[in-house]
Amino acid sequence: MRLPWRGPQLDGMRMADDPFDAESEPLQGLPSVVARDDVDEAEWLRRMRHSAAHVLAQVVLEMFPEGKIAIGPPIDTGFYYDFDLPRPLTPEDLSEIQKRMRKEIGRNHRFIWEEITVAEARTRFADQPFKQELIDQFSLDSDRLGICTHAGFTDLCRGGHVESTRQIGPLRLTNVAGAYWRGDEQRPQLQRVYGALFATREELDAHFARIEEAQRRDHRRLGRELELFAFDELVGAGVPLLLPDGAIVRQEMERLIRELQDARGYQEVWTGHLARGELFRRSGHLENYSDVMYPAMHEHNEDGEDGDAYFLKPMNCPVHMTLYNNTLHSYRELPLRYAEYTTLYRFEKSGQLSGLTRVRSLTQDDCHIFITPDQITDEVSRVLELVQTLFETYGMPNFRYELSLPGEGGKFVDDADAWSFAVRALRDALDAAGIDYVEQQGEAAFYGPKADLFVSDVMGREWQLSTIQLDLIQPARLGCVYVADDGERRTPVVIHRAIHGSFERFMGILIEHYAGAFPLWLAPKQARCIPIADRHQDWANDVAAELRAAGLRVDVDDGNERMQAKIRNGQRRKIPYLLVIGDREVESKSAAVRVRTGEDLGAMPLDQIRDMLTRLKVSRVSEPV
RNA sequence: GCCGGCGUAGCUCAGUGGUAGAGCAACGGUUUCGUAAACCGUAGGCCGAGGGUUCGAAUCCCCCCGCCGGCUCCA
Repeated sequence: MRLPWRGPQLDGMRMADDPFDAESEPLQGLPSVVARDDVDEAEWLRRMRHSAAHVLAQVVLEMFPEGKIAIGPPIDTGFYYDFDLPRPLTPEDLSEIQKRMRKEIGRNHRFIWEEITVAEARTRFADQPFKQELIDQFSLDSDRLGICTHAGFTDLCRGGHVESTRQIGPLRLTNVAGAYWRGDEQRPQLQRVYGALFATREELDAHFARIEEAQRRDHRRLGRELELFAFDELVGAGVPLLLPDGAIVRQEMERLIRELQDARGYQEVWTGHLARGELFRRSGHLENYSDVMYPAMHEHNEDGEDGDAYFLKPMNCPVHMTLYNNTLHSYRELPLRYAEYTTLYRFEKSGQLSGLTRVRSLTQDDCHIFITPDQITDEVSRVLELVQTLFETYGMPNFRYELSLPGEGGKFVDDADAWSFAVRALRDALDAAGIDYVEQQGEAAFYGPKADLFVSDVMGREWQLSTIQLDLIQPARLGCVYVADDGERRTPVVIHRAIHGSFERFMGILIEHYAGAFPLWLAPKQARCIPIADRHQDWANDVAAELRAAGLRVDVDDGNERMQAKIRNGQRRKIPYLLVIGDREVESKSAAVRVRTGEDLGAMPLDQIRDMLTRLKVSRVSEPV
C-alpha cells in the first residue's frame, strides 16, 4: 500500500490506516459496532478513538451548525477530525469543545450503524461537500454505504465503533492544525483537531509524560544547553552555527567517516560551492529542482548586462561527473569513488526548517561511485556494509530501509529499460545483504531508484539519513564514459551515496540518541579535573596537561565554588569523567574518578586514567565503561 | 509555502494602556570545603524589527522577521 504519510511527521499523528480506502475498515471483518469482549485490546482502543472522533464532530457541528466535516480517523495516540469552519478555532474553543465532548460521552449515547443506498447518502449529506466527494469515490466499489448515528448526529462511516459513548476512554484535545483536504496542497485547507486518547487515565498520563521526556532530549534544547550550536535570525533561518563544542562533535564525525572510507578505497575530492547554470541544465537539476535551488547569481559583463548564471550547489553529482570527465578512464580503474564533504545549499521552505534536522546549508558525506553495470550488486553491498559499520559505531540500531521506485508523473526520466535494470539491480543487492525494506512507488529520484535509511527523532518524526541511489541517466547526459575491455567506450553507472546523510541532520539525531551524553570519543569535553581547594590546583593542572598530551580533551574547573557545585556543573555538562583531586590524590599522584553515570571508581593513578580514557577514545565504544 | 500559537535579561518565565520584574546563569568579593547547588554584592533589556492608534504602548491595530506544532514538500 502506498503510504501517503511518510517523512518528518509525528508517529503519533500517523494514521492507523488509509481513511480514503473503502476496503480498509473495519478491521478483522468485524461488525461496525461491537461489544468489548468481541475484539482484542488494540482493536477496542482503535474503536474508542474513532468513536471519540464522532463525538468531536457532533460537538463541533453543534457549535458551528454551518461547519463542514471531512474525515476523522483513529491515529497512534488518539484521533483527529478535519473541519471547514467559518472561523479559526482558538485554544479557548478547544477547551469548550473538550468540555462538551465529556458531557456528551457521559450521556452514554448508543452508536447505531446502518447501510443505506448511494442515493440516500447523497440526500442525507446534501449540505456536506466533502462527504459528497467521499460518496463519489466509495460508490465506485459499492452501491450501499455505511452511516453511523449517535446523539442525533450522523456521519458517513465504514464503522469501527464501541457500543456507546461511555465506553470511550479518557481523552484530551491537544492541538488544532491546518491540514489540506486529501493531503493535497491545491485543495482547501481544513482545521484539524487532534485529541489524545488511551484506554486508561494512567496510559494517557504516561503518554504526556513521554512527550515531556522527549522534550528534554530534543536536540534543539540540548544544543542550546550544552552550547553545541545556535541559530541567529541575523545570519539567516536554517543556517546552523556550530559553537566550539559542536564543532568538535562534527570533526569527530568527519574523522570517523574519513577513516572508514579511506580504508575502503574512497578518494576525497573538493569542488567548491558554485557551478554554472549550464551544468545544472544539462544534468536536469534546473528543470526538476530549481524550486529548492537558491536563485541564480550572475557574472558582471563589461556592458553592465548579466553574464553567465552561477548557482550554489544543491548537490555534488553533476560536478563529480564533470570531474570524472577530466581524463579518459579504463574499466580497470572502476569502481572509482569520489568522496566530498562540502557544504551544499538548498532553499527549504520556511515551514520545513527544524533545528539541525532540516537546514538550508547542509554538508553531506557525499560520494559518487563510477562502476560498470556488472559491478552494481557488489558495490552496493560494499556501501551497505559501510552503513552497517557506521551505525554500529554510533550504537544506533533503530533504522529502517525504504526502496524508492519510480511512479507515474513527469519527473522520472523516460527510459524504461534503464529503470527496470536499475531497480532490479538495487533490489538484488538489498536482498543479497539480507536487508528488510519497504518498497515505495513514486519516491525515486528523477534519475534512478534509491535505497534510503530512515531514523526517528525523539519527537517521533522520521528523517532520511543514509541514501544509496543508482543513476543510469545523468552519466549519459554529462558524457561520462569508460573504455571497456573490448575497447568500446561505454557509459558508467553511478552510485550516489551518503552515509551520515548530512552531518547537520545526523548530529541532531545523535544528540537526541545520546540525550547529549556523548560517548567519550565524541564528547566535546572528555574529562574535567576538579581541585577541591586551591592548593590542589597545581596537580590538577598537571593531570590535565598529561591527559591533553595524550590527545584527550580535558580542562580544569579552577573556580572558587565548592567541589559539590563543580561536580554538579560537570554532571549537567554531561562530561564523561570528572577527576576529583584533593590532598590524598596530590599525595599519591592520582585522581578520584567519577563516571558520568554517578559511579565512583575511586582514586586511580594518572597512568591508569590516561590508559583507560585513551582506550575508550580509540575504540569508540558507545557507552563509557 | 499554508493553518494555528508564540517572541520581555544568556536561560526559564511574571508583567494586558500609566516609571520593566523574579529565579538561575554571568561578573566582583568573602569562603578553601571529599562526590549533584556556600555566602554577600554588582551588572545586565530599542519588551523581535518597522509603521500606526493614544496625552501615554511590552500591553491595542497593521506589516515584516524568527521560533514552535501540524499540513504539504524533501535530489
